[in-house]
Amino acid sequence: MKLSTTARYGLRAMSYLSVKEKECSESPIRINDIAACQNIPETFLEQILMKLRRGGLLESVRGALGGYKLAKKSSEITISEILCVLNEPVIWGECQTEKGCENVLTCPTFNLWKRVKSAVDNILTSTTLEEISSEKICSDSERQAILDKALFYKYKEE
Amino acid sequence: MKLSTTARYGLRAMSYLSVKEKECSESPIRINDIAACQNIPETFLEQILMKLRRGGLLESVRGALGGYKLAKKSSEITISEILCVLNEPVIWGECQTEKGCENVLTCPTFNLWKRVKSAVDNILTSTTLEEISSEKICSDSERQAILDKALFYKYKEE
DNA sequence: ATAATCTTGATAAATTTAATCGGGTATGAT
DNA sequence: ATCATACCCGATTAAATTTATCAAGATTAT
Repeated sequence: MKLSTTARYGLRAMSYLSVKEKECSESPIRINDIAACQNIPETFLEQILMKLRRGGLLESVRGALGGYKLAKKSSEITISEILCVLNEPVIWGECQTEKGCENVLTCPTFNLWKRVKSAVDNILTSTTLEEISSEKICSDSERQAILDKALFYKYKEE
Repeated sequence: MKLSTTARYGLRAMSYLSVKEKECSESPIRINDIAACQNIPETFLEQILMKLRRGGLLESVRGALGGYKLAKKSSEITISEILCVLNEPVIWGECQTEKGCENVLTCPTFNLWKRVKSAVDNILTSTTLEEISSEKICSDSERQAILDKALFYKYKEE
């Protein structure tokens, strides 16, 4: 019940593009720029951006000076769309799969998973890339605590 | 973003126990009964029931005539507890992990994942095993469609 | 031309999840 | 007592998925 690395990388790449486009330029942004700034393995990012392009969320420009740009305005791209293109649909039970489920007629979790799915989907379809990438981030104490935990954890490992 | 097989098996086993206990007996229920009725590999189910026992949700009786029973009344066991014991917490971002996240101070998805998590947790902590296992199941058209899909898919594979 | 950059498929490595196995230990029935 | 039944538990294997890399090809600005 955790988002895959692909999904997390993809979302970060998308929000990076969104921020970049807003603050400076019309010109496409190179993969290695995204990879460097977001600390994502470049060749892995390639595959992810490919998916996003095929899914119609990105456009690419080949050749020298090429790169990627959002295919639509960031206010018209929902988080749900992004996860969907990256093959990360919200699925809690077999019944929500494209393969269906043989036990569905007597399954006690059917309605429960339905409610969960709809609660999550409501949030994801109503939030746009624009909204999250323009979020004003001030490091509140909650965030700070999480950072501390990460640093402590890292320290322990060394 | 899908529930693991362990979680699904575990939930099915728990609701089976809940139903069984209500409809008939005080005596513990054998693993191979659960495994057969729920179509779960027996040795795998063993491990799952072990987790549930260690997590305080099941009690076991060893020896001949032994088996498992719920450790509490089904109305006092929440879905959230079950998933939690089975190590299936709701986690959408690195920041919700025990390891924390180094990027949290600038992460655009922080608030989004927080909202998602809380929406899901609200549902899972407020739903009990009793509620879902006493659900009156009448095969509505929605369920029927899912079953049809499953059968069709199965047919295609053969 | 040529250097920069995306495209694509194949594949390898790592991790996680699912499943199996074998030898234990406890208990009721005979 | 002894035997069959059933849980206990650690080790191991198998399968699936995720993550990452590689290499050769196509496209374009200069």
